Amino acid sequence: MPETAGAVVAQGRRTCDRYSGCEGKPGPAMKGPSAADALRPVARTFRMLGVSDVGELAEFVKLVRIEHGIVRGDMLLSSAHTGKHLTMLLGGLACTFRRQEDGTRQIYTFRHPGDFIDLHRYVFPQADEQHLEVEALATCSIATIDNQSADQIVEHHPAFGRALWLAAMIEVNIARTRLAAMRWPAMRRVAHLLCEQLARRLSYGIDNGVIPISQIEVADATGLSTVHTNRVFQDLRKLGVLAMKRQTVEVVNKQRLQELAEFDARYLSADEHLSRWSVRPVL
Amino acid sequence: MPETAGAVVAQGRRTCDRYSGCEGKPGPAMKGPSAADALRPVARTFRMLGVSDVGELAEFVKLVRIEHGIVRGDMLLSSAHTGKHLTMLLGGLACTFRRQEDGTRQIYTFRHPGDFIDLHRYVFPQADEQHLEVEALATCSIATIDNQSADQIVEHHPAFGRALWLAAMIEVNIARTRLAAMRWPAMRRVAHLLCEQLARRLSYGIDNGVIPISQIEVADATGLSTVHTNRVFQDLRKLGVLAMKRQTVEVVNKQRLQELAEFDARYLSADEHLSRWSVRPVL
DNA sequence: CGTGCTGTTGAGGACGATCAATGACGGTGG
DNA sequence: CCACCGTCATTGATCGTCCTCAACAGCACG
Repeated sequence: MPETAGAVVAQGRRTCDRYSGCEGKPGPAMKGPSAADALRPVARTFRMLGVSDVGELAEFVKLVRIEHGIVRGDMLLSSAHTGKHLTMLLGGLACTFRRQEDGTRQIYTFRHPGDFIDLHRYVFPQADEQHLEVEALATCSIATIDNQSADQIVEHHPAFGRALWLAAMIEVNIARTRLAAMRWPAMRRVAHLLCEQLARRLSYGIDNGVIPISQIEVADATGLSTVHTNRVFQDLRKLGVLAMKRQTVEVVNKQRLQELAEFDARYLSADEHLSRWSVRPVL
Repeated sequence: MPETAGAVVAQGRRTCDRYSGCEGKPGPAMKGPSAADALRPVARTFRMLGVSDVGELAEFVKLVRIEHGIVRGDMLLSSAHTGKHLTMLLGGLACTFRRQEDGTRQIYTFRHPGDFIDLHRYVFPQADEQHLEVEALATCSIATIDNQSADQIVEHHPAFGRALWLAAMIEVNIARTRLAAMRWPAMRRVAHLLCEQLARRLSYGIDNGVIPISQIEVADATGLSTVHTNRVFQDLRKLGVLAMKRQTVEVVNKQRLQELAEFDARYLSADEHLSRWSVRPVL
């Protein structure tokens, strides 16, 4: 199916075109991203994770298969993908979640361009049992590389292994931070979640204060009820911190949001790109 | 007494001798653990993480430095350890936590024999900023290997790199499970935490239903107040599920505890040793 | 122009936090 | 050996954050 890129994106239903994780370059991309453009997040991510050798990177990129036009609501990593892959999100937004017995769903993390979305599948032999799902929240494109190729690269170029390992460690940091956040009052919890997403997008070069998620998704990620989440959002709007359109959060006042969240981006370990987020003094 | 303490352990203040993470082998180790005995968790862990080559393992073990007699309350990973190491807990029990601004502390995970306790330090250059602390909850012994040696081994023997990576992925699983657990009612949250510790100890061969932790520690890990935690414990005792002595939880009825927790050990990915924990049917 | 999803509003109730005090145990020093 | 002290466990009372239920409004899509 899609993999020639280009035209394919346009063929997509484009349900949420304006919400897609546009990198904010209004340049000459009118006719769809070239493969090189699309793969920019790959380079950025690996560079950030310590893979500096251009040759190594090129070798990895050669083995990658691109898929465009995955629309909101689609499952990335469906059972169709049982053939084991290593997958990176190139554009758009997605979330990793699990449905609990009582019907509620817990969103573990939001996925931004440059994120690996199936490390667990790559690492664990029987990861399907975990019932971890990944769903597109905006029009997405992904890059996949099959397990065997990935294995070989990791074996021959230790830097890649370390990069993936580092990515896993950052996931630990994120999960732990969210864990600690569950004890905070609702307002701070929501504010912190939004700060996290802003920071992550910023580190991938996306700097419009826009996050294409609904209140429901925020609720599922923070563990709050949708009703209470809604009330928090109203408060945040009254404070002039953010605006909200259907399924879109727009952060108007980053500074204030960050204060409300008492946000300290260091746990994301994306130093280079976070200069704009003040590092709070050690308490 | 338990693990018959080597001379070294015995020299420790032995504040909590009976609470130390006894491996439950009443064998002929009367005069203290030989290096081989002490290092058994190393082999077990790496085997579980896919390092099967005995030669590789031996090479690793050769570079290890053992330290005994770390007593309850001591900080493993103090600033004294600034020299970068990779550290594994060999015996005892510890916890990884962070103190929050408001004084409360969040315990992220309990550390059992065979756990790596400082992967974050090994991986992140400036991990100290994270203010992650590791404290002994019982008399502990650890094995450390300096960063450079570890680097070399990882580089020359990819299996080790993958093992450490796998360990990191399991940490992700644990953190995410705890995250989801924050939405459950207090009883289940506590029960689940205890099940997790039992399962982890079992996978390292410790099968007395004893966990040497206080109610305060359970509270700090589950995010409940100490008062409420106490009430939950009382309920669990009335149900005949567990008994409690000062700083010691004894699980009397595993089966029932597991039901209350709706515990499914698969996320720990320690398959081989968990035969006794029934795998719940997929819901 | 319905149908469905998202966002909004109100009322009532529950789970768990907080505050305050006491009991029990163990370790320490006189 | 006993008195002291700190930590851990326990109990009662009150309060608040957040959940649940229920209904409705708006927008997008077919």
